[in-house]
Amino acid sequence: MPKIGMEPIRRASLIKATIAEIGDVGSLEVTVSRISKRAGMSSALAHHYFGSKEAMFLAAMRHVLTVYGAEVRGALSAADTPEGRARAVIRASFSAANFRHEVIAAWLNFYVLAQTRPEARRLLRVYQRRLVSNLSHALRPLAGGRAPEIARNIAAMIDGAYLHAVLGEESPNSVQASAPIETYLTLALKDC
Amino acid sequence: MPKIGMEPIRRASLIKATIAEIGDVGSLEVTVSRISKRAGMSSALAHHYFGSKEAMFLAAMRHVLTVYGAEVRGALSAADTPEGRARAVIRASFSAANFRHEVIAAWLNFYVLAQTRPEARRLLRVYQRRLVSNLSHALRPLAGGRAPEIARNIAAMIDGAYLHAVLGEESPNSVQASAPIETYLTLALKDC
DNA sequence: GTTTTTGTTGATTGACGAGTCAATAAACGA
DNA sequence: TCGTTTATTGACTCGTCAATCAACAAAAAC
Repeated sequence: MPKIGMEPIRRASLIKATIAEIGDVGSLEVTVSRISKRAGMSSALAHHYFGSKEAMFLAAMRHVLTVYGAEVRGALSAADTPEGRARAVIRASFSAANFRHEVIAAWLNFYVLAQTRPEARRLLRVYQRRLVSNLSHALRPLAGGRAPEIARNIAAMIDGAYLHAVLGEESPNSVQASAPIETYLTLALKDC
Repeated sequence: MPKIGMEPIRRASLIKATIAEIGDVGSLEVTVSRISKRAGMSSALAHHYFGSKEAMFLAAMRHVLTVYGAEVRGALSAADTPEGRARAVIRASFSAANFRHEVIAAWLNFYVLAQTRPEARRLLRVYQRRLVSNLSHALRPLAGGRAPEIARNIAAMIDGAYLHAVLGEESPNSVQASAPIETYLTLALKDC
């Protein structure tokens, strides 16, 4: 039955299943077997394509990061004022694709892994730098030298919001989570 | 050789070792054996006193929370203005006892556990409520109805700062981490 | 002085799970 | 047609580790 050209399909299924499973279990103590079953294949095949459980998880996070990056770019190009660009970055961080239970759980575990695994740490750094840099550039025309600090604060608040969303009983609410951050932005700009 | 009255000593050693070990390993994949060895006893004894690995970790977090609570109360009683009280709460969150590599790692894993374990979730909620409530009360005289929102923002920024500290190469720097939060507080109060 | 409580551990159990391997089979290319 | 590449899995290996147990020792209690 082996159809040809399955690799990309299998990889995508596994990535999706990895995130879903982490959402269910909450930690990286997910088993490759369960992920594979969820993706409709044997665990041996998962190992065949990714080599290891950690590599699979990193691929999943790279995917999350890619989606996020695309959304930021999209929102950024649609905005036409500096302030609009800053708000666009914030909103992208809480978009429907990113601000979901399973994705948030994956992020949290990504942080855990980043403590000890260089590759995870590297990836996370790239994301953080890009976030701060995007915000900083957007804010420079309005806040000048204070742009970097405001950008860092917003980044910290975004991370904090993700952390809090982990615990909410209800499914994460983008508006509720991002509103205070936008309020902060308004306030910070007023001071300039 | 059994000396009497060892229980509290053993428990304390184990709690200390648990945090240290999590700091080293980064995750909850620490083994009871290693923790016990670090604390100078057999793993059987650790189980004897705590019953399970999870119970041991929860005891460790309860300890962290207790220390933190004591520091907040101390700092709070030493402050005499509302603004001083708010700043005291922020500073306590970055005190030498709390803002340490191992303790931060423990916090991060505590969040992971809170996703699925009711007891961890309960504990974490208590901490979050207390933090926001302390800040909110301190700010009420200055910010009135806006106090709760500012309090929540500060709480989010504190969590974000912890998250970022996870990744810093150097040992966590309290001043560097708390300064932007205090700046935010100044800004928010100026607006009232 | 014997019984009970407290402290302590080495050895063992029992389960689970990552990663490997050998085998099977379809598709492809020459 | 035949060798090679790609897809696929069941079975297996090899570790690891939480938790339990049986046993021993010293205090304390009676």
